[in-house]
Amino acid sequence: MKIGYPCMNRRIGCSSAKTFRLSSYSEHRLITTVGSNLACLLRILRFNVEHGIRFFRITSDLVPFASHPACAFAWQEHFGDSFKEIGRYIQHHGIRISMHPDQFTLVNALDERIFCQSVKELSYHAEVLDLLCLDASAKIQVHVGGVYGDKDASLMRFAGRYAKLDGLIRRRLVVENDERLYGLADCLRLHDETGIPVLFDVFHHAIFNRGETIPEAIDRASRTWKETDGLPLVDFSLQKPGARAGQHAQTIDVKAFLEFLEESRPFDLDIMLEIKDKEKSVIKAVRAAAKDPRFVRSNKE
DNA sequence: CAGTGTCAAGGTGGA
DNA sequence: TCCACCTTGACACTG
Repeated sequence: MKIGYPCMNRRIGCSSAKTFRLSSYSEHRLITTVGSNLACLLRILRFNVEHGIRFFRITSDLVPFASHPACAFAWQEHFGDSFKEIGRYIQHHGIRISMHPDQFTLVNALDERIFCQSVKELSYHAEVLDLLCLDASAKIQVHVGGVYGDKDASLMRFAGRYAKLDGLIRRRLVVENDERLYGLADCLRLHDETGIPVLFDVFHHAIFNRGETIPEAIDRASRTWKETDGLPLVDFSLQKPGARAGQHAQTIDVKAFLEFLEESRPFDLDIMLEIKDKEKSVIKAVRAAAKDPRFVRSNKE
């Protein structure tokens, strides 16, 4: 089991998600920004290793406008050595990596142009992971997408499109249950149609479900992952107390997290904590799991 | 220089 | 048909 956090570290004072306005795009600006983002990414990974954290989601903003027509620069070659160096560090320390394109990436879009743009965005994500020389366990997670007035047809459109995606994308793509439109049952159906692994989001499931218990849900989602996909990935977060349903908590409730670990046994998972204070909560969670006698064994790795 | 409106991109759902 | 919301940091303009 590895416990990780997404994209940003609050402690070390740099960001690997620096960007700029499209209106101020220039090759020089791109080179400066990407160089600084990559340097920061390596710093974050080093921080993580020093704190026993071996799971991290790389931000989609690593290369701003990578899939936009404005970006004609061959950043892949220009920064090839930096990517290799970071990739070696990741492999040497056994770090699990994931990425999560944002809401504009819609495999099941009705509009063919939006689908094409989404493929470009997915290619960019796959390229980053390929340049890092990571195996197929480095995943790209997306939601099923829109309903477009016909949920069934839209789910099947995802299935049809998925089958035709470039293998470099398909080997990394996993689908995550959302909190409103496509729940765990829908994702499992998509898996039956396509073989795509299902990333289980515990928090979304708490908001939107068909009554499946956590152990049932973990069991079903885990079975959709093959050996080459690595350990099943899970997103974990908690409701911010007193806030509107769906808001992520500021910091982790360690007791609730340990309860989840207990419920998820005997499955071994890599768990992404989507909690606002990021690495701080992960450090707490890692520590708590390490000293809880119930999890000492599974946490040894 | 601090405060704040806005940013490449889409979809949903309420008014 | 229009607009707030999703979720979020950070850019870049305003006073």
